[in-house]
Amino acid sequence: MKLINVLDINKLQPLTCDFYEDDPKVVAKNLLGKLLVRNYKGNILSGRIVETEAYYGRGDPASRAYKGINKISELMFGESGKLLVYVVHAHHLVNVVAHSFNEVGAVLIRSIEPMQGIDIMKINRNLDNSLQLCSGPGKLTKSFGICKDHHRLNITNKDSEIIIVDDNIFRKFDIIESNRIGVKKDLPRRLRFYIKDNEWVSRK
DNA sequence: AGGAAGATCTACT
DNA sequence: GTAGATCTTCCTA
Repeated sequence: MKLINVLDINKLQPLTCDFYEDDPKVVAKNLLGKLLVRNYKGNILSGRIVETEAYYGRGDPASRAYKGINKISELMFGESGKLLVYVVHAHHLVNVVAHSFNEVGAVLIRSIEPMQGIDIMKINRNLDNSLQLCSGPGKLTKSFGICKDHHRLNITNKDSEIIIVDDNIFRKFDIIESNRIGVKKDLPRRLRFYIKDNEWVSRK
């Protein structure tokens, strides 16, 4: 399951707007297996997305958009394919705005299997265990150096510091669905998704 | 102006 | 399994 090859940043094509213009649950599942690629001070950090959660709008009590538009949720009402970064308990969390036309929603990236730039991630986390480097939403933003500076960033733009790409290596894997983690009021739906048997998820 | 909440993490028992 | 750290935003006064 390890991927050793080195990415050529110039050949990478980010996922387009169309990819994100769908039901958040669909996008959350489709993001599994894709690569998050970060240009970090000239170095490439990358890893495979292995765990995500879908969030909706007014009907979703766990969502930042539940009570309508505010400083954090406003992006969820707008254009898909932008990063939504906000802080909870002093940790940065990163989402991608994703919803069908005129809808509201986003996908939280919860865990990543680190691939490239692991040494830099270890420095950022002050941690040597690569299994725990990105196994949680607050951990992966620290590993990748993602912060409020990236709020509103359009990740469908080829020149963005952060993009998500399909490297066409993972084609088949089973997806486990569960309830979302850490939310006070969840919906009676399974909106957390992760790759079965993957060692880098935040929990099984 | 103050306080509570929150899509978390770590260290402890 | 529980507690404490931590910080931005929002609500109430």
